[in-house]
Amino acid sequence: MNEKNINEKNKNKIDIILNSAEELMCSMEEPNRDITVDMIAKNAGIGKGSIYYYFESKDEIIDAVIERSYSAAIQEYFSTINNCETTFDKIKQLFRSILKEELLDNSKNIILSLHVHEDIMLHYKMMMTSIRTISPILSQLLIEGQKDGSIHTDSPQESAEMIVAMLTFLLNKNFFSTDTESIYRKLKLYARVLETSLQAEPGSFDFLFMPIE
Amino acid sequence: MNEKNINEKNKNKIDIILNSAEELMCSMEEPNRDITVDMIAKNAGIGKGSIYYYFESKDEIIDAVIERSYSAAIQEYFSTINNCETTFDKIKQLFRSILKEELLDNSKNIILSLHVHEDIMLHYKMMMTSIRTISPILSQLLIEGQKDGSIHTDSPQESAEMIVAMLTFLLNKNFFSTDTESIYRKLKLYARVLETSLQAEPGSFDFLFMPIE
DNA sequence: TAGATAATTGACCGTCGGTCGAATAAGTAG
DNA sequence: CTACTTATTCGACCGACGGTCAATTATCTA
Repeated sequence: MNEKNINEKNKNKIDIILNSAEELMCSMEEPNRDITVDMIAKNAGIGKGSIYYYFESKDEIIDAVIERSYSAAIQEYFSTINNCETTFDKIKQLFRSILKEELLDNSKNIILSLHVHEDIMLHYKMMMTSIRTISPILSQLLIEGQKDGSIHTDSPQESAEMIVAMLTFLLNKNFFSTDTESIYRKLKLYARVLETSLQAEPGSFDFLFMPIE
Repeated sequence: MNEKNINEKNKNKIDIILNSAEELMCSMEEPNRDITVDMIAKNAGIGKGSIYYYFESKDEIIDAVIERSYSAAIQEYFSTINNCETTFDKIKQLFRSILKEELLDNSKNIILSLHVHEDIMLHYKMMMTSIRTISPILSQLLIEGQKDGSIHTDSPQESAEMIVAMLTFLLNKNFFSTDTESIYRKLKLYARVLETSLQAEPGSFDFLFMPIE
């Protein structure tokens, strides 16, 4: 077996394991909150020992699932911004992508699922990952937007981190009540904060609390 | 033994257990990140079974430690605002109290400790608690400040929640780098966001990134 | 003092993450 | 094809941890 085959086969097995874990993470049956390694193995139809042939620890599996999910979401975002003309449209699109994932009741999606999930560990890691993966993208967009004058900020990186962190927090079921009215008010507030802190046109972030077409 | 004595004695034992747990939570020796019930019992000089005579679960102990610590911090805050003349001074004092706890290297303090601690569970609970306990106070202050015209906001409760959440996030070692320069920039940004979103006097939140006297 | 109640304890249990050596599959050289 | 090496699979087993419980001791009451 040559190297390419080995890698492909491993990749395949790794995906099987990740799929199994993701499936369990997405299923939100109340009683079975905690996912065990045995469950992942059983659900994948393989022995527990095999899991540890491909992964160092349970933590590594969870991290990999989150990582994979986010990188997929980000790739999807990048494929949508081709038809964006202005930088601000790209920013808009970024927020739309995030919000769509977050708000729509599409429990096929791990990112949404994690937000709703009871498991604190998952939630925390998800927050960290979203900040780590999304804020650099936004940061870049802020720098870009600064050039064409649609926004203004002294420290784009820090701004981006704070903006993503706020949003992650905002939509967080464990921290805040998520009734429609409360989310609406917070998104409105959030839009105002973005607008003023980025010195953007008044109302330019209002799309955040408008219905998604 | 009358009821009062029973309660006092129980209170005493509960405090012994909480003290033991807090002591362990504060000690940040890298290798022993995870605190076990046995450790708490041993450190308190009592049997493990006794722990479960007073508490339902390990989680309940941790929650109680955090709760106790925050309620102490809040009481301390309330005792300091007697000499505050304006509402804005009270707000200032509230932020000062929080920042002092967060930033000073006083590892005797559980709240600081938790921020620095590796343990995700502790950290998460700490964040939730700080939002739950501090934001109502701030919310009240915002309403008060609205009356005397020092600030303006449509939804004080949501504003308060977001402001506290942001700060908790901001100073969070697990999410962001905490080098002095980065914290400084973020606090500066934070001050600007507060200022604009609360429509307060320009520069009125600059005390946030000024050295604490 | 005797009996009832409160409090204490550590051996024990079930579960879970992780290990390990044995067994099997796949690949390779001759 | 055979013999040997290497990659992969597996589940019984281990240690640690949260939590239980029956037995024991301290404390209170009549």
